Amino acid sequence: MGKKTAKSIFNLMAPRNEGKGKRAMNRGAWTPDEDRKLAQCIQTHGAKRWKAVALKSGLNRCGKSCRLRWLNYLRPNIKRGNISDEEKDLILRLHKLLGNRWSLIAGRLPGRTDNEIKNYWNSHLCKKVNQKDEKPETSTTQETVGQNQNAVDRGAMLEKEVAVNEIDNLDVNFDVDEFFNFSEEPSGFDWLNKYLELEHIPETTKSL
DNA sequence: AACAGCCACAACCGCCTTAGT
DNA sequence: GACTAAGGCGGTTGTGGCTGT
Repeated sequence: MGKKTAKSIFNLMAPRNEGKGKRAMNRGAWTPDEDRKLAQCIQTHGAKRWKAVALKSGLNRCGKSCRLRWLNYLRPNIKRGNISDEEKDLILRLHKLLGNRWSLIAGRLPGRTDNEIKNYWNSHLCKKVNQKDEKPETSTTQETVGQNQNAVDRGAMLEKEVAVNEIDNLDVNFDVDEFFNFSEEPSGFDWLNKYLELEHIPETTKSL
C-alpha cells in the first residue's frame, strides 16, 4: 500500500459499463458528497435495510453498493493500511486454518475488512506463500507454509465453532473477548466529519 | 522524457444463504 | 414447505500511479 494519493483513491474507478445503458444506477468511485449522504442516512436509519438506505439517501446507488462502501470505508473503528507484522502473521495463520474465508478472518482482526485482507493477501502474502512453497527447504519459521492447498480444502470444511476452538490454541497472544467485541463505536460521527473535512485524506492513508 | 509493464486496491458481479411472507 | 427479496461473501475486473528501461 501507500502508493495511492488521496486524489487517486477518490477518483480511482471510472463507472463501469458506461454507455451500455443497462442500468441507470450510479456506479464507480464514490464521491465525498455521496459518502456524506450515505453516512447521514445511516446515522438516521441504521446500517441495515440497505435497499431502504440506498433509496432514502437519495443516492442513485444499489443497496449492495451502499453496504460495501459503508462496511469497507465509512464505518467507525476502521483501520486503513499499515498492516502490522502481528496482523500479517495472524492473517497467515488464520488463512491456514480457514482458507479464503475472508469475512471470518476479518472478524478476528478488529478494524480490518474482508476486502482489505483479501486484497492484501492477493497482492502480498499469496506470493510469499507461493514462493516459500516452491522452496520448502528454506522455510524455518512457518509450518504454515507449504500446506496452503490443504488449508483451503480444510478451511472450506470447517464450521465456525471448530475454527474458533482451533484459533484458541494458536500461540498468538490476543484477547478473545476483545476479538469478538464489535460493539464499541465512537460516539457520533465526528470522526467521519473530520475525515471528510480533511479533504478526505485519512492520516493512515496519507502516511502510506 | 516517453513508454510499457506491474502493482495496489476500490468496486462490481454472481452465487449462496437467510429472513420474511 | 415454497417462493421471493435482501443480505453476505468470495472472486474478479478495471483503473491510476509507480517503477524500470
